[in-house]
Amino acid sequence: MKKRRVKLEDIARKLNISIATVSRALDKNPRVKPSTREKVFKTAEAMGYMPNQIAKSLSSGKTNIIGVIIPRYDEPFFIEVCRGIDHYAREHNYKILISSSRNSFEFERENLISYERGIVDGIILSPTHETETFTHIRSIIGKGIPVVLFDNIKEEVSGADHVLIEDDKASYEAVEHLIKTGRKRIAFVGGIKEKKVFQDRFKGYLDAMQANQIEVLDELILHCKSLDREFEDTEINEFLSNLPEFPDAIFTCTDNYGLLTMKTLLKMGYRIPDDVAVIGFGDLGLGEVFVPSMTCIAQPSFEMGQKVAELLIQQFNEPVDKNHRKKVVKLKTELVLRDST
Amino acid sequence: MKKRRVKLEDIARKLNISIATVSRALDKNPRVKPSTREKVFKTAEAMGYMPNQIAKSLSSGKTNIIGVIIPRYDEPFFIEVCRGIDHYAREHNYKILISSSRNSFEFERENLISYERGIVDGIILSPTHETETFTHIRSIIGKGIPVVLFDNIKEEVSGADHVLIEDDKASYEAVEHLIKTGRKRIAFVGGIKEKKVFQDRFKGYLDAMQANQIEVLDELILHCKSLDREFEDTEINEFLSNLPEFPDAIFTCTDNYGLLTMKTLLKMGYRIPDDVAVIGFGDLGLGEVFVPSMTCIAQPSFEMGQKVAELLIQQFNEPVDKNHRKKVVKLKTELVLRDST
DNA sequence: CTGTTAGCGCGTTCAT
DNA sequence: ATGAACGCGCTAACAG
Repeated sequence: MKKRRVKLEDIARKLNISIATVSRALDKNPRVKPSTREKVFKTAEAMGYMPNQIAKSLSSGKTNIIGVIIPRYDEPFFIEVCRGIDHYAREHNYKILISSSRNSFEFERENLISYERGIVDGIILSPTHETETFTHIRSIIGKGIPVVLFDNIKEEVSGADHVLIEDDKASYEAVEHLIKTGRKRIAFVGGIKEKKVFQDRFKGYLDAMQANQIEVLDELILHCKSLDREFEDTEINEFLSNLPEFPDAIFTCTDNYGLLTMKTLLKMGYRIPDDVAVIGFGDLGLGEVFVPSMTCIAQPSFEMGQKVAELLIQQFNEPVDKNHRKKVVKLKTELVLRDST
Repeated sequence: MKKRRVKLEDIARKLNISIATVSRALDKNPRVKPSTREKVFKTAEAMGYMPNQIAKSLSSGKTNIIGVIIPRYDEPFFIEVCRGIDHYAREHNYKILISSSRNSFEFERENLISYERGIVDGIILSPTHETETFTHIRSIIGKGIPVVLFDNIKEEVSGADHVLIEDDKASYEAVEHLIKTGRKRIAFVGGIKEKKVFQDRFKGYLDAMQANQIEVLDELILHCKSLDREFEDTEINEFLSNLPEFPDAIFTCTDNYGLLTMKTLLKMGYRIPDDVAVIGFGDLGLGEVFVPSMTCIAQPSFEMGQKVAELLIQQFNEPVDKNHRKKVVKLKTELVLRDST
């Protein structure tokens, strides 16, 4: 005894008018007599009418859904970006379908393909570290589906908008701050080398060191290989435990690296910032709570989400022109000084 | 010059067979001759055919999308649940459409209604603290849409599955642990009173105190009112600063309360756990990093997500029977002992 | 094994 | 101002 949904036809029959009129009435089309519109609205309400979004989408070719592909859920940065996307999207009557590529290129491709089946009007994607080739994205764009990329963009994809921060510049600034406050032996803790953002952050570190004529020591550099929280902890622990001579500052490439570093340092008996200064990257809330609070490069994550959504929705309203050069937006970061430096 | 998508008809025409056959062939329907199936697959591939999910959905009445409504994004618990949902859902060929009710009953209702438009096959929802009436949920269920509720369920909704933890029992256990380790003046830091989970956690605290004949002092109790990280900090700060006599333990109702409490204590010069012990609730990763690491009630968030998804997908396969009593699943929590107690 | 036909629910001409 | 009819792309029931 499942109730069949009320549809336009039901309303039409009840009122002895055509489906088309009902449709127009509900659409507030001015060409329908006010009195009938009234009637339609009332009976629709009374009968509990609810438009069928799927049918609408099939007919209109629009789903009002934005597909979002992030490398992983358990990184506050991506969630914050999603929150930004959601905020902007909802204001413009779009919903978001999120999926994680779980740091795997294959998953990224699969997700993209599943979105290609017409369930989303456009796609927002942040490439994984494994993503070396971009043909899967170009293929989607080739089919006329709007795409916006953000963070970790290894290769510019024509036809897609890009939103990012200047990772190298931000790192440069942070390292320079360490140098200016008298630090000389500055260690670097980064992520897997395959990830563009980590390459850039490393570059910023190197540039700042070089610009200030400070020798870069390999022994002070760690590129974490793991993608898992637990192992990050182990890697950092080992790195710090095996240093021949101790650094007086450590620049780290994520908030989590920074916190794990501080934790390990405190456990080893070092004082922060007296013995060692620490800087994190991201500023997603935790750095402020830790004792001592952590100096961070603040990345505008929420804003990035908003911007990304804005660009995508803008594309929806542009004439289809695949040769149109798309935008590259660079957002500003900020060095937030706290107790760890 | 936008390319039209290839559809079944195109393949059919090219092969001089009917649309139905093409459809069946791609469906691997055994009733189609292997040789034609081969041909169909090859030309489909060659022509770059991609099924239209919307059309499929309209025709089949299934979208393979699960709607998820959480009170907010910026709480790791909900994200972890979503991750669990995503994992289970994907294995069963479902995608998830997430939306946040932003701690507002109105938003919750709106989201629910938008899902009612047929874009999702079922709904997973965690009610906000504002949600006092459940008619909006019952209405959805009445229309035959499967619903599963999790966390913070103030009122049992017949026809919906429920997944939760025993908040009171978990709190009881945590407070009892404090008592057994010799703590006597035990403070309580909870969240807004309107939220069922906080009510239950408070109840567990009261029960444990009473069972051990320890007097409950109003001055040692804080129910945070704010829903915003910043203000939580302020509230806890003020609470701790104005205590007439200091507690020797503080039981807090979220990880974040626990961390903020520890931060404030350390800043005030107290030693943890020597002067004061602290316990958090959730165990979503941060407690392990803090120095000292935080003892927590571990809530199985990821598992909760998986369970919730499992129940929903199970409902999809059940015969429609609105009077069928639905399941209530209670997941186990665990007290994880660390350095803060 | 394959083709024909009739929906799925709504938007949208094209008439009237 | 309103109605009839077709299309969106695919599935499924019924024939043969």
